[in-house]
Amino acid sequence: MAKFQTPTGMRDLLEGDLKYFQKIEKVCRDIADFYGFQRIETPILETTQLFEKGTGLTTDIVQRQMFSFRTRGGDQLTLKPEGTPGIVRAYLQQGMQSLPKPVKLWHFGPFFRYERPQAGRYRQFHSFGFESLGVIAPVVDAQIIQIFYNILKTLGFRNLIIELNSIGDHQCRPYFKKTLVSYLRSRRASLCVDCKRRLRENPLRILDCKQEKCQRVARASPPILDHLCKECHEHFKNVLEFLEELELPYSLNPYLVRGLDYYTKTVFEIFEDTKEGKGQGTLVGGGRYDGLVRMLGGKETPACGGACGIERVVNLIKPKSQGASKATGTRIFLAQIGQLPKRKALKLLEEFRKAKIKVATAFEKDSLSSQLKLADRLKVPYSLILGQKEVLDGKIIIREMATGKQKTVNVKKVIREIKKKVA
RNA sequence: GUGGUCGUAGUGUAGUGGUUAGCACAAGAACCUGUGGAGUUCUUAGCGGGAGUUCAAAUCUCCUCGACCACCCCA
Repeated sequence: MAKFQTPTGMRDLLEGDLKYFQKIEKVCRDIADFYGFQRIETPILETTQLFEKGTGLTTDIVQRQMFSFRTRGGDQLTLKPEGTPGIVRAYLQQGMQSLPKPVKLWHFGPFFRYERPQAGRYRQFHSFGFESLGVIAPVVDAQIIQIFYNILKTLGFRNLIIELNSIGDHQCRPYFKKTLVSYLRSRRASLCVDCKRRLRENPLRILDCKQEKCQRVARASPPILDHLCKECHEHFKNVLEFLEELELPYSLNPYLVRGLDYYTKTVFEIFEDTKEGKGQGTLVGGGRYDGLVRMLGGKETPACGGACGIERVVNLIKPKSQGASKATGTRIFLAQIGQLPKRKALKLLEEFRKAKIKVATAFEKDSLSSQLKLADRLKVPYSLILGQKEVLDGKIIIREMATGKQKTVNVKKVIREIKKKVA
């Protein structure tokens, strides 16, 4: 056991995982580019207050999941637990209000939440997300959903389910809340301990409690969709029409409320439909947050966005792509025998670099057999052998590893020769 | 924050109170600075940490750290 280990819930990412990260990033970049989204990277740290105001004091994230600390200078900072508040802060700080609307931004990076780790849940995790600020039109909601759907499809997901709901806005939600609370109060005895607490702090969340008895209560509760104001109702109806036009497989979930305070109107989640249900949890979560920009000190600015958990995506696509990614290794091994050939080989390697041909070497080894052993392990189809005799003659040996056939060629022509073979 | 399972070389594992803690793979070296896949020989490297019980602890007890899983929450 190593003396020092990664902190709880954090891990080293090695090539084996990183290659999936890079693949996902590339898919995001291409799709972002197509739909006209600009990349943004906000700092890993923000002032704690930003999340208290933005994410919301009543949320689990702010109440018990933030990595917060005080700097030497006395500032209260927090490792970002989610992306939206930082992006809205940047939107305001960088004067993006004066850009043509909508302002479309995307991100890809690390986030931190202090939680007990488990499958698909880490204390440092990564997400990519898309945000569209400045436009109230329902088509924006539909396009955001479509973008996530397209990315996941491109990455090979087949059984995606989009769940969505509308949780109203500042006009209708307070009324609905009242109705809901008075109903829930009447059924208080049948709720779990947590929900009794939620009744005071965040009654909407009782709707998606996983406890059997609470679900029974929730299923009989007044449906939120019946209590939307005209504007919210119309908005939601339009979103659904767009989704249908786009042929996106959505289903309504009247109990989907999500845990962040800033959401209004449309909320959605995307997950893969597995036999066991939602598997490692939500892949994508998001929604409209028309009040957030104002809450953080800007003008009334409608916005909509979402984020996707990269680790969860990687965990799911990894088994799917087993064996699919092999032929990326080096194709050529350059072996040398003796001091003079070693010097010449070192120089020849540079020629290959300029010709953009990957070549493996083992200059630290002297014996030819150990070099060829390595070449064999690397599964290169060809090895080049440069010895004393060849250097003096200005030649080099090309050995075909599978057959053991060799031919000696002029060293000046070897690059061209190899290019032909491995092209 | 709550509960469950589990920590033995780099990896995977054997080991039920007394073993020089074993095996496989991996890694390194030699046979072998002029030809690989194999073989042989050798080497490196381990009981997560700390207390306790005992003549004796990888093994029993407690604490702690970590991992995994579930709840919770969410990406």
